[in-house]
Amino acid sequence: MFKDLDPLLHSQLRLAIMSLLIGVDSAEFVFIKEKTGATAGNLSVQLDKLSTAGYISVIKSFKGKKPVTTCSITKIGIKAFEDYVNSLKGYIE
Amino acid sequence: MFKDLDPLLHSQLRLAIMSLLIGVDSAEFVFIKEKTGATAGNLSVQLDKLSTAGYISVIKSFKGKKPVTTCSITKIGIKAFEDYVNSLKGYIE
DNA sequence: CTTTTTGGTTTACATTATAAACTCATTTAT
DNA sequence: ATAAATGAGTTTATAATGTAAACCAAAAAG
Repeated sequence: MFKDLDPLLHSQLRLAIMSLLIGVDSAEFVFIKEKTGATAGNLSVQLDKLSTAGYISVIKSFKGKKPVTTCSITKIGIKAFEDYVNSLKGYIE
Repeated sequence: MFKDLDPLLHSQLRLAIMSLLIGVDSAEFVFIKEKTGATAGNLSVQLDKLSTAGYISVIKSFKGKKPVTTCSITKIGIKAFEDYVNSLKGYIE
């Protein structure tokens, strides 16, 4: 009846991040920050957790002379997100 | 885009409790405990939070000589649950 | 009796989330 | 040239949460 909800995804900010990333090829730190309304610190921490779990990949590079952090969802991340959504449906339907 | 998720409902156990209660007239502590698989202590705490928020009403009585805690969702609780589900859809669709 | 079970509550600890403070490099202003 | 401000993050300290272990009272069982 009530399947466990992946605690990594059951967090407002991390869920928003994943939700954003699942719809695009990749997204930059600043873009995610704006869309989610998160503070940079919080975003940094949460991206790190998703990255450590292998749900997203994070690539640091430079755009001209400015550092850019680019994130994209991984296959594992897509699977986890889908599983989470399916589990969630058991609670809200 | 990403509406805030009521933190009171964005918790696996409390969400399960509300999900259960929204489908029935009322439910007893022991029943909720079994359906959710929660420990008694955790359940007690979470019921208290939902009750304090006015999302559920909790009535303590006796069945013969045994204490019974009966819970039911309130109008406020139904509204909160519906709002939560609608907000959530912004994340998972 | 005294031991166990039932139906919980309290409390203490572990985890999590979040914001504030900090880096470090690059512009912009003086 | 030097100082102040900005951009892009990271680290760290604290507040908030979640959860389980310990506890309590009454009733049932041995």
